[in-house]
Amino acid sequence: MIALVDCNNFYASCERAFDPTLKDKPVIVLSNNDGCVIARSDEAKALGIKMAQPAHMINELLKANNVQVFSSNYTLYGDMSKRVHTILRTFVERIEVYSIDECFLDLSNYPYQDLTTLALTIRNTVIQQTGIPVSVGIGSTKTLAKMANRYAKKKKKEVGVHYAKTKEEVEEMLAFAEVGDVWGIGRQHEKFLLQNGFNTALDLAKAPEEWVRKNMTVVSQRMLNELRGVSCIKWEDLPANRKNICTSRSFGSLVTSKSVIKQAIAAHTAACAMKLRKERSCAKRLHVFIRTNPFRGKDSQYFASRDIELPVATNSSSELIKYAMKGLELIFEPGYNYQKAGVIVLDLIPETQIQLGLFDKRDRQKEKQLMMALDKTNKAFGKDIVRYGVHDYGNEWALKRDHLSKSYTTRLDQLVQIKK
DNA sequence: TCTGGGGTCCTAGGACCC
DNA sequence: TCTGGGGTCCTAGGACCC
Repeated sequence: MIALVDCNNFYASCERAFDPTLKDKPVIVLSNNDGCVIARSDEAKALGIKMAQPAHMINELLKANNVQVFSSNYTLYGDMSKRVHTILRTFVERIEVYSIDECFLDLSNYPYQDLTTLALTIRNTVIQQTGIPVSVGIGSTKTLAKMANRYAKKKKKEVGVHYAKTKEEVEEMLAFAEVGDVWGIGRQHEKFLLQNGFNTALDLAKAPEEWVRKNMTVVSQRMLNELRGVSCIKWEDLPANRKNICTSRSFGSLVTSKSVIKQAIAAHTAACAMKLRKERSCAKRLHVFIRTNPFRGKDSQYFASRDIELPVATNSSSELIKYAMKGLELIFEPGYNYQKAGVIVLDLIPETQIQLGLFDKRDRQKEKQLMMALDKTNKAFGKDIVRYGVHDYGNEWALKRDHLSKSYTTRLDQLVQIKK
């Protein structure tokens, strides 16, 4: 058996964990630039606030209902997530961290009868030690564990856990879910399935496998088997090495100046390079892109990108920035209101497998030492105080984060004070 | 005024080879 | 008049996830 532990309204719950006055109040967390809603407490959901809704479209609603608004604070959420994992590891030997707020637990060493008790204990422990409420769903496959988790959240809210043991219980659970609620069914497939008369997850589970394979994809076929209790999605014990790394941001306000975009691209490239070094990987290819704001119908639109092959795989900030600047030169067009810029590093290989070019003149050993010193310094200060070739680092393109909470768990100067 | 960011996997079709 | 067949590799784009 497999359990899926999912933190309820994770980002909103993190904010709430450090401010008891937020209890029972509507709380939302916004995406970068305070753009869209990306987490909602139950109270906020009850007000009809939708996921991914642009914040500027609901200003009135927020004000009228005294909704507590937060800018996203990923340092805090990342740290809270680790704390939850640590607790989960005390219960089972094998967990798979699926996302920042979800973990699969391997329950094969536990007796079937006790699983509900185990789930309840896990739930109580996590909330007691972190303040984060979680839901636990148990099933014979990952997909069924997902479905059970959804059921626990929607139908057994007070209990918070669900284990569909018998065939009848599984069918009841699947009949309770819309076909679009199934893990792996997105907008397109949902539409297609509804058109063909499959309304619930149970309808889908009874669909002919051949038909699914023919009209959808092998991914859907796997999902179908998972719904029927046949495991098809393998266990990922260790996080796989990433295949590409992307750093991109919308600007706080529209940008026209090339030099400002240069700064942004340089900073994004440096961020990618740092992520590479952290994983001990090097990139053989780099991709730079810039674009205007597609929502501004009045503006002329421009989307451009460039792929650059690197002569030698690298994770050096300065080298990557050099190529990123070249790429930007090739795509930048004056006269547009730019909204976003980004960098992707691709074709990643382990640091140990670099093939030096025949005419390579760089002193890579020296450069490596420099990068190590840079990472160490920035880590010690908790922010990027040493930066690469990015001058005039103003706030012209800085993120908007008007409602940022403190780094309660990662900065000594921002600890919660119990008593003054 | 104001609409996120970071990933994976699969597939179809083109290029290329013998 | 008749114009092969089979295979691999790569890439862009779609669909999906959180």
